[in-house]
Amino acid sequence: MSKKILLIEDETQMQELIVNYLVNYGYEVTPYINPKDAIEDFKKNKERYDIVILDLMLPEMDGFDVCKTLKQYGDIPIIISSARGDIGNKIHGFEIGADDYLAKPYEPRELVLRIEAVLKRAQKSDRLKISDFTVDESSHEVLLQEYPIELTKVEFEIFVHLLKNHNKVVSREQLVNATSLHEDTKNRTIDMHISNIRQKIGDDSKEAKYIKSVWGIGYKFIG
Amino acid sequence: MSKKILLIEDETQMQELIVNYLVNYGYEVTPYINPKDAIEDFKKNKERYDIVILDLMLPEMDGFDVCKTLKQYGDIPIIISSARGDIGNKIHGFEIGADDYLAKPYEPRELVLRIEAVLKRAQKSDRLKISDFTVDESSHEVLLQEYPIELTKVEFEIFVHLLKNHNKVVSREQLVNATSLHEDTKNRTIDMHISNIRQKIGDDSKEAKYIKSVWGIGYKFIG
DNA sequence: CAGTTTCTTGACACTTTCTTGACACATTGC
DNA sequence: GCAATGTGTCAAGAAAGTGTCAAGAAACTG
Repeated sequence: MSKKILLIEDETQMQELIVNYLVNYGYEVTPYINPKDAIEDFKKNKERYDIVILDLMLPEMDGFDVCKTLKQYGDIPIIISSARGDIGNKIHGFEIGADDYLAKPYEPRELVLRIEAVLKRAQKSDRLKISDFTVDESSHEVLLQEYPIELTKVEFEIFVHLLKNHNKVVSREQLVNATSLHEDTKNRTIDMHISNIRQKIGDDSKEAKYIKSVWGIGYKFIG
Repeated sequence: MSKKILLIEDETQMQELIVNYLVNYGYEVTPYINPKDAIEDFKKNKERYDIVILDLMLPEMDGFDVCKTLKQYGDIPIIISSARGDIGNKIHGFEIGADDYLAKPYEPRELVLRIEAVLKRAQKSDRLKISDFTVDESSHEVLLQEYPIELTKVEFEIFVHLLKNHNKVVSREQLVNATSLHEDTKNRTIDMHISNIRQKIGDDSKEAKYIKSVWGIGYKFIG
């Protein structure tokens, strides 16, 4: 899914250049010359945009005010660009909530770089979404649809490993290695954990929706 | 009060240049050639430093690992510098928690700029508000709603670390590293501190509102 | 240096989780 | 169908993790 960029830049030539370059990189760009129009659009379509690129030298409105206003209407990452060497601006830019600052003239490539970096930073946490499940390893949470599932440590580890290898068969031995289980854990132990996980996620060993037993080999998460 | 910089740079010539320049700007700079020494120093003197400037091309240790390690031991801003045009590195740098990235060769003035910007950004979050709590690190105060909570030094450090990582599970080991606790502190000690913190903030281990125990892993601030 | 506060740990009770044997049942190959 | 082998799950005990008391060590204060 391509990222959507709101570009506010008044020099038409520059604008065209940037749009072309970014589109080339697979971004969707909506350019504005007039900041007021841009803000209007953003107010209506907050959800649509992933990031704003804002030139400071604008007609009608001070670039800093634009930045503040945007931040006020929605929690969106903003990259500010302006004439080189403008130290005060740069610092002020960060102060008012910009996420990065780019001095003109810059390499278009540099811009792409910054965009990616900022988006990375803005990204909440790395969540793994597979089938009906959402797993957040850092918070150690599992959601089935919207409902939280309480898994123990080992159950969690097993489940995540299956999820990460969905549609592949995982042997019991692999599971032992991939988790904090003792090296010489018996197979029955794994089976038991699987059984417990199945119960917690409402799966049925006979007709598995999620964790399928593969006879003589191991288990497979299907989804 | 001048800001203290931990500089990790292996080219002695470059190092000298940077040190001179920064000292000229009123910074206090402690330079290291070897990252391991730098990390050792940082572990001991977390409080002393305001920012780290880290060159990626280092002997003995991968620059990224250095960055990660430092971030683990303390919440310090890091500016990474490395050879120009290394796009992958740049992105990766941000991913692992660097606060800014500077491509060599750069103008020393540019470095000063970045340092100031990063410090500004870092400073902003001096008063942190999460859930029902307001924490001011500089004055060492914690408020629950409006009511002040008296925490000891270690309690405060643990609590802040949990808060900064709210909704993430933090291991006891991580807590030991992130605080001024001795490296070989026993787990029971952490548990005891948690127990005391819970009592002070009126939390219940059985049904935690704030600090939840995650069995076999650690603690998690929920909010 | 005495008094106070804070930190650290062992100890014990208690809880939760993990592990395994046992047995029923399923699947495979002959 | 029958033996051999694999899987599901119960139930009980083993193992590991956690909460907190209490006492002593260590650090701070005046």
